[in-house]
Amino acid sequence: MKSNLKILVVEDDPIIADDICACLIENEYPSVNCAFNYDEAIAQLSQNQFDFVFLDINLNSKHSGINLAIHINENYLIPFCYITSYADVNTIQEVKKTFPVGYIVKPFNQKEIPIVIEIGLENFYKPQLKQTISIQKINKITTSEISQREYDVILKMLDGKNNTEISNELFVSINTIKSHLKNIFVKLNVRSRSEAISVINNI
Amino acid sequence: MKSNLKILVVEDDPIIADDICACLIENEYPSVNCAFNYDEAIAQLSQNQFDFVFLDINLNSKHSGINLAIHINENYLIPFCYITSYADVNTIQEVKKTFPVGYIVKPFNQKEIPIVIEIGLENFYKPQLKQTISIQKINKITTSEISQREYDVILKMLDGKNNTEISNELFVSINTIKSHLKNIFVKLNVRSRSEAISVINNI
DNA sequence: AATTACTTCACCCCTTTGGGTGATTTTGCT
DNA sequence: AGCAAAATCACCCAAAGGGGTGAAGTAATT
Repeated sequence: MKSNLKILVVEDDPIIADDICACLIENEYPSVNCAFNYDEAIAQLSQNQFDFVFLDINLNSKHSGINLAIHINENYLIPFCYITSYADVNTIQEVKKTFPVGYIVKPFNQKEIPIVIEIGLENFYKPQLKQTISIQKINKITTSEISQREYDVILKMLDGKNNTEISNELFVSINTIKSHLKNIFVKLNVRSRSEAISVINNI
Repeated sequence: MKSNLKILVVEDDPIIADDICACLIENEYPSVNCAFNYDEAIAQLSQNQFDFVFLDINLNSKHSGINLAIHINENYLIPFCYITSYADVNTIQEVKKTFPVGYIVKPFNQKEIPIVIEIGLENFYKPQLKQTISIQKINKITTSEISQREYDVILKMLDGKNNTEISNELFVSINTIKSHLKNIFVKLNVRSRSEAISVINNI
C-alpha cells in the first residue's frame, strides 16, 4: 500500500541519504526529497508541503539539524525525527527541547523507519485531552485566592450552565450563585461570565 | 547522575525483563519494578506512582500489552513505550492508536532506552498550543453550516467580548450581532452564549 | 470570647442577553 | 433578470445577568 506522504530527508552524507531514501521507498513511501545541507532544506521547506522530516544533527555547516528543527517548529506544523550517530546525554538533553517525534541512532535498523513515521504522525496529531482546570492554575491569574466553593461555581460556569442550573446542581439559592460570581469576577478582574470563561480557558 | 523516575517494566520473559532492568540501572534509572503478566502489572500500577512504563506486547496471557496500554490511558496519566519483537504493519497500525511515546524493536539497542525515556517524557508533557478553532471543526457539531460572518462573530464571542464590543469591532449594528447569534445558537443547538462557548471549547 | 473569612441568602435596580417578528440590501448563481 | 441565501438592521418584550447593600450562620484561629 503506497503512502502519499511527502517526506524530506536532510542528511549531508550522500551515501547515508541514499540509504534512508531507499529504505523509505522500499517501505512504500515513494514521495521523498533530499536536502544535503541547512540552506537547501530551508529552501525545500518553503517550496513544498512536507508531511514528515528526517533530520541529521551534524550537517557540517554553520547551522545544525537542531537549528533546522527550531526553524520547523517556528514556521511549520511538521513532525520530524532525528537520525544521527549522537547518543550522548548532552545531545539528548538539547534535542528533546525541540520535541522530535522520534530519535534514531545510526547505524539504524530499517524496521524502525516506518514505525517512527506511523507512530510519530499519530502522536503529533493526537487529539488533545481536555482536562479539568485546577484551582492552582486559576489562582495564578487571580488577584486573591479562589475559595473551594468559588471553584465549584467556576467549573459549572465553564460547563456553560446558567445561574439557575448552577444553583440547582449545587443545592443553594440563585442569590448565592450570584454572590459567588460577583466575587469571582472581582478576583479575575472581568466584567462578565463570558470574559471569565475566556480568561480561564486561555490559561 | 541518578534519576528518581519510577519505572515499571512489563515483560513475561524473565531473561529479557532482567536485560531491560539491568540496562535501566546501568543508565542511572535505579527505581525499577518488574511485572511478569497483565494482572501483576495492574496491581503494581494501582499501588505505585510510576513515571514511565515499558510494555511488551505479547504477555502470553488473555490480555496483551495493548490491553494494558489502554488501561493505562483510561486510568492513569503515564507515558509508556512498547518493547517488542513485532514490527509488522498490522501491529503498528493497532498500537499507534494507543499513543505510545516510543516503540523499540527487539533485539533492542541499549542506547535507545535512555533516549526514548527522555524524549518520550518531554513530548508527553509538552505544553499544548492553543490554536484558533477552525470553521471546519465547528461545522462538525452544527446542524447546518456556519457562514463566514457567523464564524467571525463566534471568534469574538470566544474571546469573551460582549455584543456591543463585537458590533464595534466588526463595524455593524448590535442588532446584526444579535441576529447572527440567534442563528448560531440554533445551529449549535444551545440556549446561551456561555453554553455555546463551552460546546465549542470542548470540540 | 472575639475576630475573620467563607457561605448563604435576600432584595433593589439597571443592563445585557436572547427569542420573536419583520424588513431591506447585498451577493452569488443560474 | 430572477431567485435564494447571507448580511444587515429595527423593534418588542421577557429572561438573565451583574453591581450594590445588607444580614445571618458556620468554621477556623487567636
